[in-house]
Amino acid sequence: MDGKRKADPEFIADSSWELGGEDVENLNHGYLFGSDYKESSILSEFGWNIPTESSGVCGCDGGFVDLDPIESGLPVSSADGCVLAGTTAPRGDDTSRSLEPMVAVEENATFASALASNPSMSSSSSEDPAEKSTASGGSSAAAAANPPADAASYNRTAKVNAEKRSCRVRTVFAVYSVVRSIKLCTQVGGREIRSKAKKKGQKRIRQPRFAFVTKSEIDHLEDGYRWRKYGQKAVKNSPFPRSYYRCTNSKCMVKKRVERSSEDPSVVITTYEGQHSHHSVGFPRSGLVSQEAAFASPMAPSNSQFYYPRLQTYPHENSLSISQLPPSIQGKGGESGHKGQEASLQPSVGEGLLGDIVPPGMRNG
DNA sequence: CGAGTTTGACCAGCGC
DNA sequence: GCGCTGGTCAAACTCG
Repeated sequence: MDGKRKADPEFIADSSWELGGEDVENLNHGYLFGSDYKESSILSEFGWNIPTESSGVCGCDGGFVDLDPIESGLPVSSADGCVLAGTTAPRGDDTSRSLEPMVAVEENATFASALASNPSMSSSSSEDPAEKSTASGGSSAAAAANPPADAASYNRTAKVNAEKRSCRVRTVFAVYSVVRSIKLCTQVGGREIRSKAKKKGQKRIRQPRFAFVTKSEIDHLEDGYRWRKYGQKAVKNSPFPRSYYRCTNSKCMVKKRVERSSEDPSVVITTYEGQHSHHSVGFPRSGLVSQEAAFASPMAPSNSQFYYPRLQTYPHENSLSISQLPPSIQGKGGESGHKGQEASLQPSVGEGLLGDIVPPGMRNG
């Protein structure tokens, strides 16, 4: 949910994540996967295997744009406690720019609280909700994203944009969110559960979540699956609504939320929940690392592969030296940034964006 | 006519 | 208990 939620003792207890003050501080700076952090081991616990010296994180070219949640205005805590921090790559070859790995931590209220404690994010606002606020979102981003005169027109515009410019998604980077609810996944499944969960006295069941921060003009990114929108809500302190989608496959209960960052409207936050139980409707992928096993079965993490999405680089004023990156990230990621960058940055037409970032196991194969 | 979207209502969880 | 917020439902609506 929001940052006000208490830390989840169960999560903390069950998790191997170190939630000490130092780590929280790191996260506050958008730097969870630091050189001292055992990112590989952490992610591997959930079936994500990060090579330490191959292609580098995300195969990024030339560094990252700082999408620190505090600085960029990314929500540090979504409604369900999914904490986001971001990293993208600055345009060009400037490897001196910042690189702050994006982080998505589900259900980690400790992090959420830590981040939410930042005045810039926790300050209350009297702004009207999205439906009522017309152009308050304003600024350059507003122009880029066609901020809603009303939610309906905004959504229609977004849809058209998505169809026309599916290949123009700019920056994608993913971090797997770790969830306590992974445990719950073994207990439930199917929409019957969802409806039952609504019954009085029963807690809402959550599926594993996978959050993406995407710098894109498109709201609803094409990912090879078909989605049906089932709700839209105004987001507090944000002029942009949050949309709720459900996989159209009746046997699949994957959901996703799409919302645009209020302070950086060029950034879209997509949160997937659950795992597809079927195959996608298309988008043969090139360059995809086979990883079905890795993500299709989070309860049985495999040693296999972690697909690093390619990042398009963008300039950003908040920069850190790439030398601050974990060695595994500095490696070929920055190296490749000087070679053939443009080519790697252009998604192939017809390839779903999320095909690059969503582990195949998440996709409806 | 079926599939998908919109939107107001409802419910649950949380903080005060 | 109350108010706030996120998440979901479901009827009405739109679109192809």
